[in-house]
Amino acid sequence: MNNDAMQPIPLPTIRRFPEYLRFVEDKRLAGEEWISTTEIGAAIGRKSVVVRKDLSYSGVAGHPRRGFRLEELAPALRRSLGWDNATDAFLVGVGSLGQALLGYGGFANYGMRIVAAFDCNDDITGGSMAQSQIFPIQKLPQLAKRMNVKLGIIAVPQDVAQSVANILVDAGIRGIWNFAPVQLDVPSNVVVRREDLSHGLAVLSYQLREECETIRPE
Amino acid sequence: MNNDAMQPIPLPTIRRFPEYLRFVEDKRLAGEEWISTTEIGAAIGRKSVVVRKDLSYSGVAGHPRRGFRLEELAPALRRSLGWDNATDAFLVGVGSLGQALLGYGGFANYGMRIVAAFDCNDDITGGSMAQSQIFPIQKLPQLAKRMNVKLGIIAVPQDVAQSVANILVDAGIRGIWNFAPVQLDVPSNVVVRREDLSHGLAVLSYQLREECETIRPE
DNA sequence: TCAATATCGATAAGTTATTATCGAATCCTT
DNA sequence: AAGGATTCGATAATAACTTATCGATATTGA
Repeated sequence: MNNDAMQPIPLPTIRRFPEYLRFVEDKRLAGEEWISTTEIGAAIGRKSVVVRKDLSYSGVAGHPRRGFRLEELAPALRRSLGWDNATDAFLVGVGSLGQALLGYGGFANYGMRIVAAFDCNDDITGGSMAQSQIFPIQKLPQLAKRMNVKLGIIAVPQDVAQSVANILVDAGIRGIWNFAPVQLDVPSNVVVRREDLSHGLAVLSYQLREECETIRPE
Repeated sequence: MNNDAMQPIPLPTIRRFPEYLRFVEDKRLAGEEWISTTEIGAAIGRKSVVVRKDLSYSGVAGHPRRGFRLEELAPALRRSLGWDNATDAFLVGVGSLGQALLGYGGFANYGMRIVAAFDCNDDITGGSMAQSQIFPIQKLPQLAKRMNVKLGIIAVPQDVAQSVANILVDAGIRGIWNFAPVQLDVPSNVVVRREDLSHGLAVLSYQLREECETIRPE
């Protein structure tokens, strides 16, 4: 129906895609052939009409009385997300968070591969961790060019995050996944996605308090 | 203007509150007395009208030509978020992610304190990490009751996340911060907030690809 | 073969959130 | 002391997202 990415996909839809993908892959592994939006919705806790609308953006057509063909849907979701061929990424900052990211094996499913890590602490540079070598930050520019890496992950304390971002931008990085709680100042052609735990915790705290206050029996 | 939390605060607003709070605290530390929505907006990259609308939910009134009084705004934001008095929390799962969470010192600013950690690995239970003792998971119910803990953090692999959730719920936990990529099935009076890195990465990948495709200079 | 049913896909309605606009209030400058 | 500038706060307009509804279609089972 839609020809590739002509029309932009709403961001809420994009955010839900990984959930669909995860479920769809599970089903495929289980040997199923078809999946309905009813079933997907039930599994991930959303109304089927939301799922149906979302899936329409993937470009695959469903089948009355059957649903969607898994073999078709999974690759389409990956493609929509840009996860169809893995993107190489650099990680900057090998503190506790950086180590957790390095140790997390699941990024392959998300079309990303951390190919090198960087830090300014001499005690750990030169070594490696979870199959990734750790280089001094000074080496980043030349390696970025040589390896043609376009994605950078910032996992450093907030007071150095901006300077790291500058280094990344100068090195030709086009996308930054920022785990430091600061607003980065970058050129408009560089995409920044900030991951901030406080946002999630804020919603949780609020809802928790709201729940305690409103549910006051009698 | 508003009397406490009579009217519900929109979730997008709640998500932005931590950013305002961070900036406001910085300014306060710097010895400032007033802050305008214009300045806040410029700092965190949003239009001033958004900030103004959001702040109206906090209950504090601004001052023409001056802005908002920092001494008043910071506590109000904390109160709105439910961050005014710290909530004790249990962490379950002391793998690499759990360790990163334990090691992260910033939760105090978010009104949360991890008072104990739990794991099923005998090698690490009994020890401690970042000032938190690590207990076997079996001890959780009795400790939850004794310490009156109402918030649980799930940082275990996804295949055991649901069973951990069940334990938490049975132990009287009212809110769960879930870092496992699964939809948890819990009673409706328990609030679950799922933290899923794939959502953020999805948006980043999509925007990155979109950028590359649309910005095609001639 | 034909009716019943589950599903998709499109349209419409409703809700929520964002953005724009403007008057009122206060401070600052002259 | 008076005019200009800046900011708040309210209202209105726009846009985005969600939810509801319904006909079309293909499969199943009688």
